[in-house]
Amino acid sequence: MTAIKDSRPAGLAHYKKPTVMVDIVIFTIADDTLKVLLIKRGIPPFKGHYALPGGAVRVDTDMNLEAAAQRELEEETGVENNYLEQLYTYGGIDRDPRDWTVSVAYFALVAKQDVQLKAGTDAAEAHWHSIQGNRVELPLAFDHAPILQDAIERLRAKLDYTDIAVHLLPEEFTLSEFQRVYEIIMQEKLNKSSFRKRVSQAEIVQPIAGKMRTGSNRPAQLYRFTENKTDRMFFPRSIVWAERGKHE
Amino acid sequence: MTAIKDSRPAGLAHYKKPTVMVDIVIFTIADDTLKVLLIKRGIPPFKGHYALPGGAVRVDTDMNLEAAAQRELEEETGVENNYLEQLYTYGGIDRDPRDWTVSVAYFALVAKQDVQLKAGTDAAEAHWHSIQGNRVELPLAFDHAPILQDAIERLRAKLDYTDIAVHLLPEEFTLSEFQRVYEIIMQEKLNKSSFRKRVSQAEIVQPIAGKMRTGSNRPAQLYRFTENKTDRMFFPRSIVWAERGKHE
DNA sequence: TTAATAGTGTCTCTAAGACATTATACA
DNA sequence: TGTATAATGTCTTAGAGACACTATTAA
Repeated sequence: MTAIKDSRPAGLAHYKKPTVMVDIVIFTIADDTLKVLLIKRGIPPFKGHYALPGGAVRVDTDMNLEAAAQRELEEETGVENNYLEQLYTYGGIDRDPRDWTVSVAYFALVAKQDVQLKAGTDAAEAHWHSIQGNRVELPLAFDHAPILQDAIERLRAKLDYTDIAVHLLPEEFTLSEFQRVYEIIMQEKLNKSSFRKRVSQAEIVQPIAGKMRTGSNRPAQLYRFTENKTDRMFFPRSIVWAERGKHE
Repeated sequence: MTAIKDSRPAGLAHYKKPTVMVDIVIFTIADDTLKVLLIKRGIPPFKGHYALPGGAVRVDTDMNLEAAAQRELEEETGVENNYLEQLYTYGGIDRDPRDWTVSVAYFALVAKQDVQLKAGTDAAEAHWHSIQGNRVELPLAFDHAPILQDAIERLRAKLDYTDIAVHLLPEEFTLSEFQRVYEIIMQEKLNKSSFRKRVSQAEIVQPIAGKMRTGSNRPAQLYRFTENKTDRMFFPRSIVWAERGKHE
């Protein structure tokens, strides 16, 4: 990539520009809990508070927004090939005392064992925090609490009609582990037989011939994620989650 | 709103900033067709091509992104109280030859009779264009064709599990007109009795006592949109559209 | 043998879809 | 009367959920 500074025609620079950031909600599952990666801020504003990982878009080196998000994700976790989806864009005068800012928020799903947290780059500490309901226990910097809430809601909604949950698992997993991911995130027990019927009909996973997970019980078939044949699966009927269901 | 220029602490201005725009995909229904509002560009680049209405965010006067979008919507159509939802944010080096730009795209639904198109402000012509499949017939400026396509897909997806279609209708409408909106957008015939069952169960519309639409046939009950009791309705089971259905 | 989890089968219930039937206006 | 559209009813079918039952390993 080359710098673009002065070689372009003018014509768009009539207004003062907002600052554009990229923030990422990085989810994983550990200790049977949904966790999010947060960073302790070393500078004001909100010094000492936790915040979502993120940073300014670098117009000299980032080709586009997704590349900026991918860069931030890799800087924090070291993972290169995981699920990353744009969540929503937050922008306004009252988000940051320093400027009128725009944050393009992404959410990412990573398998815990793929992550290598970078130890304290620029005095910033990164830690996994458990999600309780729609939030973490700590207060967050800026408007990151509602952003996190939106991400949790999006994740829960998408579990219902996509297969993104596989990105929280290692390459090989059992159907029970897959179902457990759903139960942890939705905070509801699921029916075993209908879960398995749905999964096998949707063809989102494939059994690995002859490979079993052993233990002090009946061995379980290991499965692998089916590389997306089309774009994403389609459930002809949605799960009606226990305790919710119906309209409301 | 006050200007914010020099009174703020610095600390975010280390990088060159992209230009931030707001673009809106404004849908309506006319002549039994889904239409989108497009503007003929009077200046380069893409002079003479059609583009989505939009413009730069004004950090001095716009409180936030949604206000900027609402401002653009009103400037073009005169409508003040219609459905507006953030669609997606497009940003990169190759979107506009003049700068690294970010477009926060919104989509809006308006009822045709509420719209008063502004006659040629700054030599820009605004016209409704029919949507054929996933696009309009004309080539569009910038990356506005894929943006439009994303908006159409989002609209179609949301018809299935929300009540946003009512915003394309006048205040009072019959169930047949409501169903017709679905059929126009989805480009599929729907089953009358199950459509009515769904609508009445979801309680998204209310009959207006004694008010009927007359004609040379049996009069039809007029309905009004039920102001959102909760947030939006929930269909326990999705419509399986004819000719599609099943997975894939 | 028991404990523990894997995996399957049966039955019910809900809502969509096909299709037919009745209702009510005007010409 | 005929025509056109509104509105409802019946039957079938797909798939979720409850729940029971069988299977297979290690200790």
